[in-house]
Amino acid sequence: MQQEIIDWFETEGRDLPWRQPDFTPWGSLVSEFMLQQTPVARVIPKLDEFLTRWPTPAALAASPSGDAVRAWANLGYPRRALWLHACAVTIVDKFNGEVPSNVDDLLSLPGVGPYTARAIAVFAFGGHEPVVDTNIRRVIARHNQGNADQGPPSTKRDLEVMAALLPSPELSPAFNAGMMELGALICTARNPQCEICPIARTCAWKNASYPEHVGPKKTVQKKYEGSDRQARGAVMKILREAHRTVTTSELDDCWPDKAQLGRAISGLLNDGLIELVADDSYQLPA
DNA sequence: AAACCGTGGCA
DNA sequence: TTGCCAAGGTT
Repeated sequence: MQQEIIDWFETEGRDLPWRQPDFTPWGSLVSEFMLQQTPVARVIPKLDEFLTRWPTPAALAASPSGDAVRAWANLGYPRRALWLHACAVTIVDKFNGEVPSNVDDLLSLPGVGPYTARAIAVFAFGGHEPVVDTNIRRVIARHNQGNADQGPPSTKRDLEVMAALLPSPELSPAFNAGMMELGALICTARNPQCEICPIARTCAWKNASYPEHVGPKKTVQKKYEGSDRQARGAVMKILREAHRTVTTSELDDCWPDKAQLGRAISGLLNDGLIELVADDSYQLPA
């Protein structure tokens, strides 16, 4: 399986920005943050803008965190922008301005979890680690376990399974990236393209005639329309686009349910995504 | 462990 | 229209 994945990736893998030979580890870190739950197509233009403005950790660390949040625009989950800014500060203060290359140092950074730490170690530094994302978990569930879907994640078990599949160290980046790419392009959640899959011959799910999913299922996302998350999003949109302080009464217009709006504002204050500047006005963090 | 955290595209 | 999904992380 390993060599088939690697060969397929060499010929069919996309020329994504973070796969260019001159892409920096900082670029990789920024791209991985943006790619956490945001589709590739929406990340690409924002990544370019972000790296043009802040080409190094030191550059971002020298700007207010609110500028990072504003530049994040509508990518979603704006706490990622705050964490990325905090990463830049830590990298300058504790790692001499250079993105660290080993998993433990990477895991010490805010917003860097099991996936992102290993993705940086492997893709930016050529490390030999198991990278586990939703694509890889789906490929393994189908091809190796004969199941239709990956089910809920279990970090420890997932990492062990992927570690057992790794080829020799020098092939590790291509294999990890190839597995992700296969899940993104061929072994997709809906309508997988088994006819052109490089590992269809050995796929346990296909060879069992595509049985229904067995075992626990992924937990379903709560409805977004009318949710607290949407209310937070409405507040953040006002603050991002204002480029100045905004009063409580101005925020009143952005959401009909005042109790929910109150929860959104206090939650955002608690997260550090907005700041109180007077007793009734707010701004993005300085 | 399960809920929470944005936003937009697609079937 | 509604639900599912998207290179996750934190609590």
